[in-house]
Amino acid sequence: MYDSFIRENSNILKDYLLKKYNLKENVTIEKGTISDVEFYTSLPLKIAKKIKKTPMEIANEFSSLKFFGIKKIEVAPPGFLNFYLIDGIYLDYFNSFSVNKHNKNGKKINIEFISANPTGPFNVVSGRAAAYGMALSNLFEYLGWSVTKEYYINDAGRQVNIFANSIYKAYQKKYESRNVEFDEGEYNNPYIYELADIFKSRISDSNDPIELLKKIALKETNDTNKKFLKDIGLEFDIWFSEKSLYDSNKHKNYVLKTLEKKRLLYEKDNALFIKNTELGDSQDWVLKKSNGDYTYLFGDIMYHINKYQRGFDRAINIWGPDHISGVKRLKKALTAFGIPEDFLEVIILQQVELIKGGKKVTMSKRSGNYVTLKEVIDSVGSDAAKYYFLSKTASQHIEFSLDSFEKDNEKSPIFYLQYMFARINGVILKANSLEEPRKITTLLNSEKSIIYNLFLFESIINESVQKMEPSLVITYLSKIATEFHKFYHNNKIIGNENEEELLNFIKKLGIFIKEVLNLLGFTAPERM
RNA sequence: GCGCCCAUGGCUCAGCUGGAUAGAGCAACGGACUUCUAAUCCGUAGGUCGCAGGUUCGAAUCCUGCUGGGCGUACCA
Repeated sequence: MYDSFIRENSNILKDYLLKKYNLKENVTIEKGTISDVEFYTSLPLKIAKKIKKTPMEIANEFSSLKFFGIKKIEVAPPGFLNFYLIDGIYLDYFNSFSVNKHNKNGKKINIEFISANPTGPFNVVSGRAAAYGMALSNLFEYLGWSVTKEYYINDAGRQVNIFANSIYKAYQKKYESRNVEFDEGEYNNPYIYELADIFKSRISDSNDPIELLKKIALKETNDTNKKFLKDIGLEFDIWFSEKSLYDSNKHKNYVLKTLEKKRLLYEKDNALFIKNTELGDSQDWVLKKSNGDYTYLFGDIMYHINKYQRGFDRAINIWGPDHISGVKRLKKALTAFGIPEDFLEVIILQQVELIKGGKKVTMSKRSGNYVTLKEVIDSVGSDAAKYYFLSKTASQHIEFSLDSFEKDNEKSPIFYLQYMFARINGVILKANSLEEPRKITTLLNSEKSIIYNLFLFESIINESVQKMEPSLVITYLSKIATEFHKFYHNNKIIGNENEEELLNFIKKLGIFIKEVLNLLGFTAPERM
């Protein structure tokens, strides 16, 4: 409906220009940006020079053309043409409107996010990734993609050893009263003492406590985290273990042999390098260190080959800014395996900086200088926390201070959105009008402002997915909330002479609001 | 040094493929509950869109330079 309105009227202008002036021009009709202008085009301003007339002359000329679905057309200085639609279009649109998921488009997309080291509870930073990834996945799914939400568990490599070692030291300190020191880079936080408590008896029975801890502590942390995410409404389809890639030689050999065959592998200083310079990168990188360990890059290569082979059309990774340098490196390396560079898209969610006592501090699991996601959610609720992260664009840096966060979120704008649904629900219950909404036949001005926004729904979702910014949908829903609360304030529904009509209107609107809230990962409480 | 990101009212942020008076929320101030939830509504005040140039009929938006902040620039993950 929206599309056809735009398309038909653009074509009318396009055809006119071609016939009258022999001018081929791209015509855009956009949603209004000021006061109550519904749609507009700035075409006269753009072509004034080309056809040697003033913008106002051109606009006046256009205004006498016959457009489709237009109630009123208006010329505004310095050369805009404003369109107002006939009510029938709004009514038809509303009556046929629904937020049905698109038909499956037959394409598969993998969205990997959070993927925090399994060495402790999530910190707030992961909350940003969680909220963002969840919403983005839902939006893709809405548009017909088959979405696989994936979590990559970094359970191989050095970090895990350090983690196990640290727990063992905590155990020795606490239960054997030994005077051990934590090394630089080791974990020294309350969580490892918790684990030492949990596994105390098994540690004392074991003759290889480090190996044992690597297994059980990782599993414990992972299980806890998994359960936590489930509690806030996030369930991953796949938990992919990095370690599993090393369990057999299959993946390793494939990578090494392929690179060798393509002469992209060489040894230097006892380490194994990939010749990324041959692939368009600025330098070569180590795959296997001189001590025999494989690097993170090597695991990432295996992992993404695996993703590619699983048949996804697109793969999106949501990473933190500290991984920026790894993007090019990985993409270039993957081309050696016939994986196109645009297969993998990396979204960088910018920094969440922790403010403590008015100062920025570096969040670190090792030092214990961090705020857990659980603390935050326990204090303000998961909807308010999600809103906080989701309402900011991905590239925006966030300064996070627990104190001001708690204070601000008592009045979190999420309540403004949810309250809209609760109000609708209240009226429906009170009117005891529980049947499905029927068509409406009249249109109030305040209803029109709301429907105007509904009109834009599909284009907002599309834009939001294309830009990968769920925040656009939040801004959009806020606009609807503003219109709704005005409408609600000005129209008493129960007892109104148009009660039936108004009830049908808000019922349908309520369904919409609930769908959109859920799409973004929020709940839609029926009362508040 | 080089690369990526950020800079918009007191605070938190939208707007950025150039367009009409730069928008919200919080905080401040003044109004509205005998009414379907006032978690709401109405109003007032508050802005050299970091600075300086450039492109353009037109720049918060594009380009260049600069300043300030974050991150990265590993045989860390």
